[in-house]
Amino acid sequence: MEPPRVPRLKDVAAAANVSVSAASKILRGDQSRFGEDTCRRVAEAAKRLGWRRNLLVSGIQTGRTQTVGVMIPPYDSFWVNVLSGIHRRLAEADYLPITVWQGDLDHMPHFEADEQEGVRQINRLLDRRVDGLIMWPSFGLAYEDHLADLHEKNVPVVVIDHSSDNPFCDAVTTNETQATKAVAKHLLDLGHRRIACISTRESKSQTWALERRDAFENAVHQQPDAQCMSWRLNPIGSNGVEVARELLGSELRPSAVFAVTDHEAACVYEAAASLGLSIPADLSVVGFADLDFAVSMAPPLSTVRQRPLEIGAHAASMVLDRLNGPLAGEPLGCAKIDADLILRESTGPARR
Amino acid sequence: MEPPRVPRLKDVAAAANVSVSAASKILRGDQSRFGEDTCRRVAEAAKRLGWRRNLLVSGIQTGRTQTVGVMIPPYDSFWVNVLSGIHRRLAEADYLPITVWQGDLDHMPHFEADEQEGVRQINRLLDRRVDGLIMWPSFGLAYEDHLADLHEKNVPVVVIDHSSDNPFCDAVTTNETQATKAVAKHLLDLGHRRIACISTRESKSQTWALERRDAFENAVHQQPDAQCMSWRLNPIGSNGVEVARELLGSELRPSAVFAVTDHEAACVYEAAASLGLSIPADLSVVGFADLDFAVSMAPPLSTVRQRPLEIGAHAASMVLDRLNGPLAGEPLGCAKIDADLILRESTGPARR
DNA sequence: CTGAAAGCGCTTACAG
DNA sequence: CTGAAAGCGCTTACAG
Repeated sequence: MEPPRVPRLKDVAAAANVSVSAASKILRGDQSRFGEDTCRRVAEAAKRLGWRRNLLVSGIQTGRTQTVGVMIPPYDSFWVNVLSGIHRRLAEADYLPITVWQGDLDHMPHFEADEQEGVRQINRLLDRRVDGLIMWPSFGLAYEDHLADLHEKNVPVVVIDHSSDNPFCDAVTTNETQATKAVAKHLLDLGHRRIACISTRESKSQTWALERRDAFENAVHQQPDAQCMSWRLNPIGSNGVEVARELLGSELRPSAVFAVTDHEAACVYEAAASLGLSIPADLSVVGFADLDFAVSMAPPLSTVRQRPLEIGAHAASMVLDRLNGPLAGEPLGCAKIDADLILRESTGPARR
Repeated sequence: MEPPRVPRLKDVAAAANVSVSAASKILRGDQSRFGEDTCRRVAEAAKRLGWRRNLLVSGIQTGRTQTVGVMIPPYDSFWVNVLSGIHRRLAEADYLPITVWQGDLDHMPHFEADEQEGVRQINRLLDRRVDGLIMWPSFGLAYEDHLADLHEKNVPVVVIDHSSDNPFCDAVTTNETQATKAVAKHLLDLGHRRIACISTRESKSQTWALERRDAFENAVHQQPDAQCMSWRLNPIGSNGVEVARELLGSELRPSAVFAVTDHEAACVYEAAASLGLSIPADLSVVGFADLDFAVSMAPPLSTVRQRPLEIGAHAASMVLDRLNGPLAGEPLGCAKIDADLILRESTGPARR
């Protein structure tokens, strides 16, 4: 008795009575050049023998492994959903992600990438000949030099949530402008004219904070009689409550506050409580991110919910499109994915 | 000007003035058969040229890709940490996980595997010649037939958190017996003699519930004058509060309850509150899992914390050890990872 | 201690 | 419309 040998292409070819090269071409979908009957015979033989292409071999031939490296930690539910979106979109195209990251859950918030280890990760991926790469923001920055290499090697890279001026990768981010405009419109429609924005962490690796504040200010100023004052926390965002107290205690107390993150919104809640201000009667508050706790705040926080599944799927699509599709050879770009304003109970009409 | 061609092994060999086969052997670590000087020259040349082995090619030669398929969704922080443990251990050995899953975060709790899609996933993994496979419990069950195939193909499979009697895979689970004994000992030491266990979901794919209850009962019964009564919720565990109320309202009200999960412990809290019983004065409660909310319950819940990082790392080690190491050819087994009893404020001495 | 040759399982010019 | 041959970049017997 023979051992149950994995069938080879030549077995399929023999069974279908064609040459190996004919079988190869037909099974890759190049049916046009062969007789209909031949194609049927080959397809049938492959199926009957249970033949599966050895992707390692076709990978070294074609330069494509149908595999994408993903450097994104499953840091919180947002990122897990981004990963999920990537995974799903790739699977549809019969691609698979190879996901790598550093550290563990407890050490991710800082995610100061250990550059040594990061380069090792990239190399591990490249050694397996991934067709493309998707990374999260701080990586895109840390490995800027390597991105140039990859670009030269024709390995497309997409960075998520970081609008980079890096000329070597595509990007996909939340459409901060659209989302933030919706917030501004909502507050203006409620009659608010003295509005504040609390921002934080406007660092090089986290461009969203700056973008949100900027777009929000612009949107508010579209309304001639509206004012927008912006307050920035310290770089690590640890003095949120103090800043909020100062802001709310000032003579020019705003009637509405937009926080670039739900975390800062929570600080505003705390400051408001300590000053005896009630939300939304005295003060409307809008956050951003719709973090787990937002819905159970008192009152439930109005906030902006991003679309991580869509972001991930779009990133995957960009890689695929660069590889074979419509994006091949096109200039690099940055896709913006809309977000949704979730109205809960932290916003109300401005007092006359 | 030449394009920046990726260096081949023959380039390294030429630079070091040896044959390709010599370079190959030396770079794989088979230094013994060559002169010290030769080895140094080759290593140096490889480094200087920036040569990296093409893992696709060596994969088809050696049958090893240094890649492990992982079918585990990042469902919650426990599983994310399991993934993290797997990832880290594999990376140490210069292996990489290819992680695949079905559905998205919102649909994972049910995770009724779509078997069609699951088989497609396994095939995608196998097409890329993963050296082994790690899966989560329900998959191990759903693909029992395929596991036999894989076993025959010498692809080691490790299933996590499911003590299977399946003869085709290794397993690693929490050491339910050790953990549960610690709970029993703690309650007995506090003087409790009338003790209850609330369990749920003792299904085929979730063997832990049954194991916990069983081991707990045994441990309590080691104490001659102690009694243990067990209550089971309905299969989907939705009647926890009712069952707990019944249990606590009965004449034989226990002074301590062990819940096989923090979720059931929360039900006990609710039932106790509604009956005017105070925890821990009237009733001690211990949970299992140390879910996010356990620490912020009132009073903070004493519970068992598993070691997901260690579980993941051990699973990865088992695969690696089967592949080359001490486990090669050994009979299949099930590793048990200890868990830790976290004492908080929900347990106190039994009333006299 | 070292190298020439065959081979892994496919794909791709190229020739008919 | 189809096939024989060369080649992808390594590893591995095998021969010296």
